[in-house]
Amino acid sequence: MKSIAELISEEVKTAFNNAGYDPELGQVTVSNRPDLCEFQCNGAMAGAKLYHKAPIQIATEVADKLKDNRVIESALAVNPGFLNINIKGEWLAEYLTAMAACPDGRLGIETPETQTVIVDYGGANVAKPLHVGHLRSAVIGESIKRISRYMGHKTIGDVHLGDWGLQMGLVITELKQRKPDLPYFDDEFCGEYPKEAPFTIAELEEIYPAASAKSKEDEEFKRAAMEATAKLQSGVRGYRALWKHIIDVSVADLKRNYDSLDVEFDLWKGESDVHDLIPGMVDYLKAGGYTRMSDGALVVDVKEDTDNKEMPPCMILKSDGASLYNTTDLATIMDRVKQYNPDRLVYLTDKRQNLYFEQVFRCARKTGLIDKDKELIHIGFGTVNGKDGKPFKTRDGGVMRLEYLIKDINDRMYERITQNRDIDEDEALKISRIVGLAAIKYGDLSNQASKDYIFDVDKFTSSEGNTGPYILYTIVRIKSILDKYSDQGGTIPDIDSGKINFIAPVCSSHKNLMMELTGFAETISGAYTEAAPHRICAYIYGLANAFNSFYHEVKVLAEEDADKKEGYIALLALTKKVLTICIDLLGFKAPDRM
RNA sequence: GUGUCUGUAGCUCAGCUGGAUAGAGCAACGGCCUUCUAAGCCGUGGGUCGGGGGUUCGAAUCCCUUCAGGCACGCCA
Repeated sequence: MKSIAELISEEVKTAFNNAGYDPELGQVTVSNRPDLCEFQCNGAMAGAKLYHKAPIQIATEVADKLKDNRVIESALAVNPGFLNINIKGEWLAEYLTAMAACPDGRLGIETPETQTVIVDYGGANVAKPLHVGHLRSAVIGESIKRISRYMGHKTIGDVHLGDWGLQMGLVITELKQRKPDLPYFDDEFCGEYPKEAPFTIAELEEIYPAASAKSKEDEEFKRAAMEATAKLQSGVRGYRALWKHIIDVSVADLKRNYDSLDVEFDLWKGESDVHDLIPGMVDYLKAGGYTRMSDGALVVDVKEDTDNKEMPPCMILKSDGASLYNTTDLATIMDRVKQYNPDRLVYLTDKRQNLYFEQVFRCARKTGLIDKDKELIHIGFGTVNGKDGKPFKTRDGGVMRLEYLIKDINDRMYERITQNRDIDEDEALKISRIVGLAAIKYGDLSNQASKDYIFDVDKFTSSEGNTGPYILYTIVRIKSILDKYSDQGGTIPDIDSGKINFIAPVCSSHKNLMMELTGFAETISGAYTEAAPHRICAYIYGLANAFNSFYHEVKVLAEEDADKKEGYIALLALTKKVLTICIDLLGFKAPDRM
């Protein structure tokens, strides 16, 4: 359905037309001065030059045409030429009624033509524990996936593991030094390899950093690791078997971690999955005449005439003929086009890879690996910083593991919950996990993705201000009223049935809450097109504020007028529904009590 | 060096395609619990939107320039 601003614009455009002006001047926006009016139209000022008239005169004439309007309560021309508009309460109630009656709980969201969207979470590395840096791709990616899905698009989330690079060779080489007797290293061995991995996740997590450090000091070791990587990629049987163990052990651990974040993937693909496609793709690029040799490496030029900046070519093969990150990413695009024919491909990585992705995207388009009308989006996110403004570290300066970060938040949440209150231990723990997750995700998502942000445990777990707990608290309050109403024999209207009626506002906080609710559809579709979950945070913060003001001004359950009471309950039901959908799109849920 | 992002109140951040006295929250100060969860609500103080030009009736927003900081710039991912 049309947005409320669009509907009001229609009225105002008609008025402009009736007054003899270009109707397009009648575009209305939500007022940026809520103290003066609800909606504003600045068209008179834009039209002043066109018609050689004082803007205030135009505005006055238009205002005159808006008298006795079925939508607009008042339209006031104000200097220098603003048109200040307030809308009728009855009409607002009708709008909400229509919004709630939308089929399938769409609440006014137009279902666009269904597209296929792939969200690439940007590759956690196998054999390395998740750390703070992985938080952002997981949290933002999950939200973007959910928003896309809610919009009605076929959406596929791919974890896209880093499972094929040098880190695998490093781990294998280190293992070989530690346990040389394993059959995987015996070239003569031709029996069945053991089903059990010869290491635990704890060992694996210790092995990688050790190997990584060693490779930086020990040239010999590094060479061995590169050789092991090459052997793995060329398919040496024992190495592949060992690699499989590393993947299995790691993936089990990654799943556990992602589960605790309520992040799910449809595909657990990785760089290794396209390995076999690379030779064919390289042939294709060569045959198409896209490539050239440069310092022994195979590259594709991606500079465009309109560039006024340096744009290095996209490298396809290293001078030793080996593939690299670019190669697997391009092959993955080719593979995805073939398998899913996506309309939109979203990548989440650190923003430091901006230039890299620009090269890859240009290369993919130029070489026809993907059609030019498909959307390729790179969401480069900023770093998670500590209170000192520097990248988040543990107290001793090490990399902060994601698990520990989550634990810190949950512990702090538990403290807050059990403070000044008697509460069952189990319930406190359960609530602290639910609210803690909201605190983390909201803390992240409420910032623009591309910006760095400060991870502040105290701020995030606080229920004051623009935080996850504040939003949840608001929902819990609504639930509590609805539960009581239900206990008192009231029937809570089912929004999805479409049979729900709203009443005209009785006070300003009532009207304000209604107005906030009308912004739902626009917020969600805006968040989708811009791939910007923070817009949803900003929206629900405003909505929660509006509700809490209403809550204090209007005592719902004490209302004696039955019609009013029913209208209030309907409003609460809708508010709860909107908030619940929104937090689901952000990737968390509300407890029943807190 | 080239490119790119950022610079808004003491702190953390909003500000959509330029619009009316630049908004929140935290922190500070002051109110509000015999009524639906005070994890809340209401109010006060606090800003030459990094600086300087320009375009415009109108600029935090667009253009130029300058300062400061971050990041990236072919064989890592």
